[in-house]
Amino acid sequence: MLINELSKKTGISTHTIRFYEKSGLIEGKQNESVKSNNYYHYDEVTVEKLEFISDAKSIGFTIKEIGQIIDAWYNRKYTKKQKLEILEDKLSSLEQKMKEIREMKKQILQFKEDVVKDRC
Amino acid sequence: MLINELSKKTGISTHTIRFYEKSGLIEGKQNESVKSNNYYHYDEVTVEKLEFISDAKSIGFTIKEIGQIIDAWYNRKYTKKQKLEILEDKLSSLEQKMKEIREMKKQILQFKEDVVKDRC
DNA sequence: ATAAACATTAGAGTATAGTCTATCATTGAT
DNA sequence: ATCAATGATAGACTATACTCTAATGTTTAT
Repeated sequence: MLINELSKKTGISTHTIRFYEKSGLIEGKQNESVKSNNYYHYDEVTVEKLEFISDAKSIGFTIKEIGQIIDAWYNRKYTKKQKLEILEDKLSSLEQKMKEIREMKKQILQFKEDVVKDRC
Repeated sequence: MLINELSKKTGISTHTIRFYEKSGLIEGKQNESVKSNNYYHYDEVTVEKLEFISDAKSIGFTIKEIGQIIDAWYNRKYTKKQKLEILEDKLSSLEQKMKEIREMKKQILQFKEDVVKDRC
């Protein structure tokens, strides 16, 4: 599929898709046999990747971190061991985030109590 | 205390503290009786606020959101009802974040399995 | 044939959240 | 008295992650 269809499928603008492509998160292929244009074609894996990118961004992973995860998943540039290390690392950062959120929840509940009891 | 002490206590640079002050998150007071300088003085509540800001930032709240929470906690500019609404709203966004993180965890565990079983 | 829709590339502009520099005044230690 | 440390303010600079514009070429529907 071309970029417009990809954009419609994922809800991500063509601008942003190109930005992600420049950032190395996704990759389209040009059809060598077609000489009249230089259009990029994208496959279903790219759709999956973009969906993953949206999810990962919303929980606060940076483009760089998302790139690492995608490479650990789809790419051949790491050994099995390296891939598992990267994924383990991301899992523990998720654990960390969860811990922080639980603590923040406690703190905001405390704020609520303070407000209810007119302590502030 | 003056800004340097505040910075040392919180581990936040004076630059960043001033940035937070400009952003409306904290507020120092100048001593009216002293005419030779215009130094700002900060209290323990400001220390608490800055610690809260650090925590809140690390879980992904923006300056704007942090400002709302701080106002709902310390400030007189909202009614009790409004304060509770704001805090409830932040609690539910924490729930949302938790949910997203749990899903991401599942997904990364799946990636790990794919790597272990040579499915990618 | 031609106009609308779509594609590419380069580069400018925006928002957020700092971070740093420069300038100048005040304070504290010697 | 003076010099290092600290304080205030204004404004420039940086990084991240987009977002938009302009110029130009291609494809598709009529």
